[in-house]
Amino acid sequence: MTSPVRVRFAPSPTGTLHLGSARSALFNWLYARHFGEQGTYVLRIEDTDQERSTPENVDQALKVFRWLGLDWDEGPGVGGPHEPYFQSQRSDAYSRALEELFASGHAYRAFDTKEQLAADRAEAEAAKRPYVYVGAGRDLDPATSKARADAGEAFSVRFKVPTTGTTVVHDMVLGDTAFENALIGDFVVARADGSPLYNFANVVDDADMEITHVIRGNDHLNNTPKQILIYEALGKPVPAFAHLPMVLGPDGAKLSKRRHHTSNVEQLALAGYAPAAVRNGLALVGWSKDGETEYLASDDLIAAFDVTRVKKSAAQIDYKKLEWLNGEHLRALSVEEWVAGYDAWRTEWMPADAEFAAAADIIDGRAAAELVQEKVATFSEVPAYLSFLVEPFTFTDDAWARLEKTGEVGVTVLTHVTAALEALDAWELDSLEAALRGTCEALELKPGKVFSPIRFAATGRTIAPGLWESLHALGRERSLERLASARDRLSAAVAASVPQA
RNA sequence: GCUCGGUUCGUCUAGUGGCCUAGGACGCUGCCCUCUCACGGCGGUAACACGGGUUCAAAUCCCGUACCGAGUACCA
Repeated sequence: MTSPVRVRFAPSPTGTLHLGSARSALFNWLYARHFGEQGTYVLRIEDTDQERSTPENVDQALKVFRWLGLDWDEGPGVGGPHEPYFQSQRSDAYSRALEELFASGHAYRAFDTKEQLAADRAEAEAAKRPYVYVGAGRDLDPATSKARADAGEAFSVRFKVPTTGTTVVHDMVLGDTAFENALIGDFVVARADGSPLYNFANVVDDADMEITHVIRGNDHLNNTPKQILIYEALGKPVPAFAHLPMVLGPDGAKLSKRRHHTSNVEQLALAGYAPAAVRNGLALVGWSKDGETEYLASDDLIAAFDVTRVKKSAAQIDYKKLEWLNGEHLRALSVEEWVAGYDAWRTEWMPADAEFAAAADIIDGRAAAELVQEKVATFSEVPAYLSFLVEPFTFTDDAWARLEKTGEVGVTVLTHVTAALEALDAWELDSLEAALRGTCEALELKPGKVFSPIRFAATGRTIAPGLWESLHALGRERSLERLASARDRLSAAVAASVPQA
């Protein structure tokens, strides 16, 4: 029997979910799900920054996690045995832990001034020596320390780091990394009012929640020895660590909202990506199943995921590949699934642009699926394909120019096809196709010569769904009307151009 | 500055001493299929950062250099 695995993701709800953070969340989730019943994924909110951790931001963050499909077993909304899951409500736990540290002699009050600290640091840097905090109050006896604090002297609480030996981080990704204790320096764990700092709060939370595997970004590696020291001081088991390589933007720079349009998960949702595809794509940044498999349905992803296979080096996110992968997922969906995804996108995420929305909503999801499922890579591409159905009918400049170019031939084709279609008993896909192909034969023209003018005339676009599908969606009346009026307009244009030629 | 980590095609990656004249994928691109678009098929393009070792044999192990990144807060 395997021992239970408990992992967590602890975002600070500052509004958006960065793709790098999303991948961290995903890897934690995959790790837990890989172990099935034995795995627990905890979501904890680090909302100590009161300014930015508004209820709206928290809701927004949770909405994004739900969209991505990273369901949590314990955390906001679902509760769990280690409540509360909001850092802002856990101050009791921190003060208890802090008292323990004081009692065991692992923490002390440091009465340094900021000026003194800054000067020390500057001096070390000037001398090209590593800066290590040397605590003046390190060996102050507790009574004196307490007296000075009671007298109102400013202080911070520091952790007493061993001055000898090394602390080694056993990492599932990086292997072992040793840190000299003497170079760590006594770091601050809490402010005078008892409010904890990140390294301390994090360890207390993870220990309380019995987290067994800490999977997080590489940017935390340097914090890890400090955290290990805290675990040990608290007498808690040290979890296993896995530090993930950084995720960079396509230009090799850090991901930023400004430079990268889809640098956060909301933007992907807005653009009409499928959650399963995003999970697949994100998983492939820094990890691979075997170097061959690109498309991984969720079950396969969960089954194949192995944190020890993640790479050590940073990766740039490849948006082109993500888009391609999304197209693969969208095409692999059943019609029902595609419609569900499209409907979800339209109601939850579609941009509030009137023209765009009009095209998106012109027909129901099922009809849209038949027209464009095989053509689009993201849901946001759908409206452009459907815009030909929107009234009033208009030509794009390009489409009219291309139609005009077909000249006499175009007129002949349109005249002929209009008659052929008018004669049709049933306006169905197969009868439409037969009539259109019949036109080719009757006129002894290649399909390309025949279908192009019809497409331009009926849709007013150069890019559209399949021809018979388009005419079918348009309906008999509108199709014939558009064909006839385009024929008239075209023949007028041809007549006008002849004298000049 | 210091500490730590990293370095295979443009990008994501496979690769743990011989199977590698380095494989797959995206991208770009030629041809084919084809009613546009998309899909699909067959090709092409292009990489082991550099320099030293170790070894019969190195992308793989060791050392150095270069470059990139993270951390270096009473931020997280």
